[in-house]
Amino acid sequence: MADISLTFPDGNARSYPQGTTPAEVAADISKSLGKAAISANVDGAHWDLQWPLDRDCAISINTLKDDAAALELIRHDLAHIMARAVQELWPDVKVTIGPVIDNGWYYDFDRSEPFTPEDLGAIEKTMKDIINRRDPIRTEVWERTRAIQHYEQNGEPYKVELIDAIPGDEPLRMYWHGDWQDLCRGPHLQHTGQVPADAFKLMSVAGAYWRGDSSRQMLQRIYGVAFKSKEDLKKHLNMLEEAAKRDHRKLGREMDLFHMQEEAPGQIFWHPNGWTIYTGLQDYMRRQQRRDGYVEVNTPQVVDRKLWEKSGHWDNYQEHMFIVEVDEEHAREKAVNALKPMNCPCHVQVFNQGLKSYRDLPLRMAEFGSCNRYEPSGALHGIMRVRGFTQDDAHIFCTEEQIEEETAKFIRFLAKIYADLGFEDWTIKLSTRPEKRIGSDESWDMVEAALGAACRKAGYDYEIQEGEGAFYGPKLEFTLTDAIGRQWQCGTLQVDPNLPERLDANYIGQDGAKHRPVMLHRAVLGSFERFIGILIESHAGKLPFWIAPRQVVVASITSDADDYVRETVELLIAAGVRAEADTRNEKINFKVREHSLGKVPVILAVGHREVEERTVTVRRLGEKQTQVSPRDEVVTLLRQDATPPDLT
RNA sequence: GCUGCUGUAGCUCAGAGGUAGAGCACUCCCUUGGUAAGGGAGAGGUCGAGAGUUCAAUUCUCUCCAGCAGCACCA
Repeated sequence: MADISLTFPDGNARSYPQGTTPAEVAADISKSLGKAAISANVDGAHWDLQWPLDRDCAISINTLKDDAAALELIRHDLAHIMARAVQELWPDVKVTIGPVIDNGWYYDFDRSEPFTPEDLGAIEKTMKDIINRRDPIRTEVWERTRAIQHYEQNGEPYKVELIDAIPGDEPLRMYWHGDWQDLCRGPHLQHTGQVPADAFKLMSVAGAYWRGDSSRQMLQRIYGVAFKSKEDLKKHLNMLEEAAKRDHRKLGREMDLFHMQEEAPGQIFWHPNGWTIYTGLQDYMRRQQRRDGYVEVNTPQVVDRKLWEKSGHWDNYQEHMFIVEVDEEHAREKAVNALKPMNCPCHVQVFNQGLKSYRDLPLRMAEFGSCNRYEPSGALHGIMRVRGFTQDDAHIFCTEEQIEEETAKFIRFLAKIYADLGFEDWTIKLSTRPEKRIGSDESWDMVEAALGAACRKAGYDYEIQEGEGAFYGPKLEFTLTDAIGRQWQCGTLQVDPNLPERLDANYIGQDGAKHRPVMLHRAVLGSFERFIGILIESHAGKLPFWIAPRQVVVASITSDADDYVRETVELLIAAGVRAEADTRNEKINFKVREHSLGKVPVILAVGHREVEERTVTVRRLGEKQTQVSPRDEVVTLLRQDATPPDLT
């Protein structure tokens, strides 16, 4: 057999007989590497140590020190080890698929009985046992018919279906450890003992549809997390705990921002503190929009179905709409209305009032539009995914030629707002034409190019999401990263030539003829509700001073200072600071603790000394140290802190 | 919407086939205390809703509602 030449990372090349495996290569390099090896990279592909090498290639051997490869393999092997453990414990459970995901893996099972938390404990124990057996992992390529026959005989219908879905030219790989076998594309470790036995944990079990299709069998999915070391696992579990601490639902209660109740699922009762954030953000957005050339409108909540029929929502979106029927005493027919799920059709109605000229374009029409959508019950989540919300919505009516400039202008607008709100890290995705679409290819070419050009014009890179656009036009999505690295898609800009067509919007062009405008649907925050949730979680409740609902508490140390406290609060309020007095009969320790837990950014403590010296003692949230300053100075300082970022 | 779990005081949670308990919060009293819980007393619950089994249901069963996790959804 001919030799092949293998090039190593250091640039040296050696020849080996064709068909040599990376395992043999590793063992040839050194005995210890042979043992420590977990996989190889072959011309950039992740390669099982057992797969033969049949051509010249660049190769490097991975060990547990190579993070990416190690984590991938550990998690992937754990998926199989878990499936084996489950089948050892319950032989009649059917296996399906088990991929690697962020921080771990999952595996989907078909079992009539639900897995209980106790079951998870038992599975984990069996998994550790399997790891300790150090079973060698071996692989073979099987004929398609043989594989199908095998799985049919063993009562594993899901595997048969998977094989049917694998393209005919791809090899079918079988993997074993011990007697246990699974279909898998690999790669895998050398033996089960290479998985760290103390660095994984089974987290939860939940339903999941077979092949992600809600019309098919519901399976049981067990999630696990895994790392290279016990310490890394611990770190991850701590991180989860931290994330739970900043859950906006918990902070919303603790900071007395809002509540929700059974009678209005998916809708928010805003308390004074929460509403202060809400209106503060809305006031800020309103100032920004005015400066950027928007006009603001307001449109009806309850609209006759006739409009929704024309706009297409009645046919395409009805299951998400709250339908309102009204019995009119003298009417022949019932009036059927729907709460608006979107503002766009109403905005076209405003546009359509009076004749529009090309001179009126671009027309930027904004509304803090309250919408109601009947979201599926399982989708609801705190104030992040609700049935009643308000968008910072606007529609830009323009010509096709204006799309690029208007889009660039919007990106700059959005960038300033994200920066003001403390989000410097965000990205743009451009979603292009989907398979099912309307409009000509030339028109799609033109508009997609305009969006890309606008991004470059505004100075930003973008990533393309092939085929993810709406049926009527491409879109930009703006995703920001929060303080703990989570990503949220907030902003959006969608090009829509469809709705102006359906609702017969037009303007008189320079040529004196009627023309169809294009609409750009756009939002920066998305919805106020969701964005406030993001703000709360990103800041862990410690909101920037200007938007914090309670900015200052002036607390008396002894009751002799109560008058001075009240006077100070009045000065602060006059200076535009949200301040309140705490003259309760409690010790200062108690007051400091309570307002710190309530995330009040500044506590001013006042006792005999301060009254006499006309000072206050300033204590900022999160700082142990306090500072005594003249009261007037502090008021001036806090007045500045309280000014929104666009007004400083 | 689907699968699983949960629903007891304002909050966090314990409890049992014989109609309920803790801590914190709340009210009152004492205490005037210098930067993350001072002390005492008191009040507070149709045990998510409805039906069934039972001498007896908040506890067991069923249905519904809501919440949580995941899936699906987010034209």
